[in-house]
Amino acid sequence: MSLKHAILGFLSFQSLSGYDLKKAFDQSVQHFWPANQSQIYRTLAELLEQGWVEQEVVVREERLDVKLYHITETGRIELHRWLSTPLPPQDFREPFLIQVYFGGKLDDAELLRLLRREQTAIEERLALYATIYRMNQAKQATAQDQRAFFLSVLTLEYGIRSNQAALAWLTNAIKRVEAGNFTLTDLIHL
Amino acid sequence: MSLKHAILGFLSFQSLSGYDLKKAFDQSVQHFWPANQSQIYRTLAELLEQGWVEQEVVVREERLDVKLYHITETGRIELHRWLSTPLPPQDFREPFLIQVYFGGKLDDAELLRLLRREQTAIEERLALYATIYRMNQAKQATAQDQRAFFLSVLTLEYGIRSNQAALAWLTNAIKRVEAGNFTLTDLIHL
DNA sequence: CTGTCCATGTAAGGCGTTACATGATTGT
DNA sequence: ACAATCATGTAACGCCTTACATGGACAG
Repeated sequence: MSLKHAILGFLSFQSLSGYDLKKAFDQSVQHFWPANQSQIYRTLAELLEQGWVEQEVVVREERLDVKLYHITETGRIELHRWLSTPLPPQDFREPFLIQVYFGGKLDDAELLRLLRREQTAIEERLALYATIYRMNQAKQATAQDQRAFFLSVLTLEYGIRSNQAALAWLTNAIKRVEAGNFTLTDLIHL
Repeated sequence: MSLKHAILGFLSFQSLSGYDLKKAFDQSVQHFWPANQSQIYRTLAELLEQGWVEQEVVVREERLDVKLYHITETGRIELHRWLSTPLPPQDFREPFLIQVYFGGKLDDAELLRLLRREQTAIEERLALYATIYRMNQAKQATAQDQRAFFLSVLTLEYGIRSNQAALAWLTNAIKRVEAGNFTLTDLIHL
């Protein structure tokens, strides 16, 4: 379960509450590992049982209590073990591609609507990623660990590159559908 | 549920048994929508309940019976409706990127092993896709519906392009880690 | 005084995977 | 003889989502 290890990863930097963890996910790895609140709390309970984290109840005057989670030594060992262990091949599911695959059932207008809608969505995502990337460039100088910082931003670069590829694919597909040119291209040009 | 509609898609071409459907998935959309056997049988039962398919029990001498599934008129309408309906934004999960994100915990040798392993896996996948693409080029001339054939191959082109992007990303990442160069690049070059 | 943020959880449901179960036919 | 292919299912489990439930503090 990757969520467990992602949580361990965050806790290896600093102790956090369930609430803080949710924010940490949303602000950093959301684009490749969204996590919802209820899932985080449940997983935290499992991590406790496994002894990979410890809970500290911080009682605050005039505020609700916070449950701070600390990574344990066995937790750090487990995180390291997982990080250096090959993952089983993942499968990939993309319902949009099912729509494309059976797109022969649609007429040209419907098909182009489908493709252009996706094109717009990807363009918007790319614009967002570009903004985040620039923010990261700005704060790079202040990062304590340049190497770790670089690796975290690498995942954003992945998002940018793969969305650029998807956009190029879509733009090309739209052009071919518009032209009614259904011949396959040369592999080298893909 | 996309699996339902993928099944309807296949049945819109020809009536098939659960067993045949499993083969159809494995031979065509597996790279973006793997389906396993038990799931197909369960989903077929749901499609029956919904009246989108009909079951015909084909009794064969000296062979086990086959349950052939036919798409109904309401099934065709539903398929068309789904194909032309925008999908809610999908979330994307890639555990490998979690390993990269927290890769600062690994030393250079471990990190490079992680990245190179993924690089090899992607190269192998690309080689496989290239072979399948060439097979499709060869059979293109014999396809009855050129447009529908083109759209089905488009999903393969997507697979090729996105894996090429992932490969370029990895190759570049490996180079930067080897050089110990952790500065961020210019966005235009991504 | 209304909404947002802080903060923690439970319950039910959906979709998918793995393992189990059965049995005939065809190929090596 | 043994494995693979044909053919259909059930049971249990895992991970994730959505909705529900609660309640104080603070800002506009």
